[in-house]
Amino acid sequence: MSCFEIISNDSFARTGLLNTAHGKVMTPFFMPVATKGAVKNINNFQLQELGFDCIISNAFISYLKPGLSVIDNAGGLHKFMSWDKSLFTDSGGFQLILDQFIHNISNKGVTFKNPFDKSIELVSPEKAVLIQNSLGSDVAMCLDHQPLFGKSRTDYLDSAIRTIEWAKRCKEAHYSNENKINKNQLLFSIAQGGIHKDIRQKCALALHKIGFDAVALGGFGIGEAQKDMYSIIRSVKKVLPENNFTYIMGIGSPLELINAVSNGADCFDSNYPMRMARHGKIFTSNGSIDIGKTKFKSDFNPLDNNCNCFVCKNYSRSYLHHLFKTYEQNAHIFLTYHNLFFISGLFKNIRISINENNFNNFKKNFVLNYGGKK
RNA sequence: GCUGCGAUGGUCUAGUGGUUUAUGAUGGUGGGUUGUGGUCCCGCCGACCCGAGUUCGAUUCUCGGUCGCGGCC
Repeated sequence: MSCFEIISNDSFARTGLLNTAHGKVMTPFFMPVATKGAVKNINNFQLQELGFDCIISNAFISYLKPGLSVIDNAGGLHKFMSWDKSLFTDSGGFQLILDQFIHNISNKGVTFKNPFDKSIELVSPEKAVLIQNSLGSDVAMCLDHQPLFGKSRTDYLDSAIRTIEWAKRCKEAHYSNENKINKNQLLFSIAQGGIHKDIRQKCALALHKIGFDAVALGGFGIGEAQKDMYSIIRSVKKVLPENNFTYIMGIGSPLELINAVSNGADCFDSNYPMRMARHGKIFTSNGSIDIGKTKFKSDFNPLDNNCNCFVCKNYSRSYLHHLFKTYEQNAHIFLTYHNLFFISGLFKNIRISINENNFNNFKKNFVLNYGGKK
């Protein structure tokens, strides 16, 4: 039985339901990233109030700290972090491209530098899955290999082939493990291939034939042109069944999100909205603003006149500018809340407009008002 | 009143008798940030207190002035 059912189509965009062991999630949706078991500057109960029914944590980081035994004793990652809705875990494959982590990579797997104690640690595809089995997330992601942006076609081909080989091993490890604490844990694979359509398509098809609960797309948001991402999404979807749950990893910004939805994407995760909030870049219905700018020093309007979040109802740009410039912790808390309220509201409206067959109109107006590049 | 020390972007500073690119931080401004993390990263803007003297040439040395800080009467 498929974990995903489509409810309504509107051109390439669609709504649906993702079924996990911790409930159904309406698609398209965005997952805030809780790398270390917490989304920065906001708590789980606020996330639920905002309408986020699914978040993603990082298996590799959880494995390093606090370690699997602590999480086992807590009864799994859901209980440990007090989140009883749907939960993804990322394998840690994305850290491959980060200097702080990468040590060596071979067909065996990846050797990482432990950033906490500088020790060297091998994570094989099997181990990446077993860690996630122990954490008990609802969706485990295969270990994949992502080259840095701008590598040669050969590098993308090699990494796609390696990703497929690793995915096979991930699947075998996953289905032969009798001790999963979440018996209905899903396993998604990740198609690589950069902006090379043929590599992406072959990689996605190969993964689909191996058989996963979904084939996701990775390796975006690292420097490629936005239009390339959309065309890759479209071409990968051509070779996969219509009901493949289309998870675009690592995205992103309001415009990227809505444009990806219009190309058939169902799910996203990214640090972008939270990180932007920490750096003062605030999403509004009229585009993003930088609350640190002097022009907001005596601006007593809310962040966004069209926003009903508690921050916009209670605080002015002037006050938030002041908190931000004086490094008050509350600045990050308020700004994070607003950005996530914005993203949550965006997806609610996206789902409504698709169900009403009005998505293109909604998108046109949104993009027109939002303006800007991201 | 006498005397000592000081005066460099908006603010705090480094440094120098001479390639007309005078540091750095902060600030202002523009851009960036996307499956770890940080109040983060990149570009640009912005100054040698005033006057006289010495010198080929002074932000730099000398004298005077102004202002600031300290000491003494």
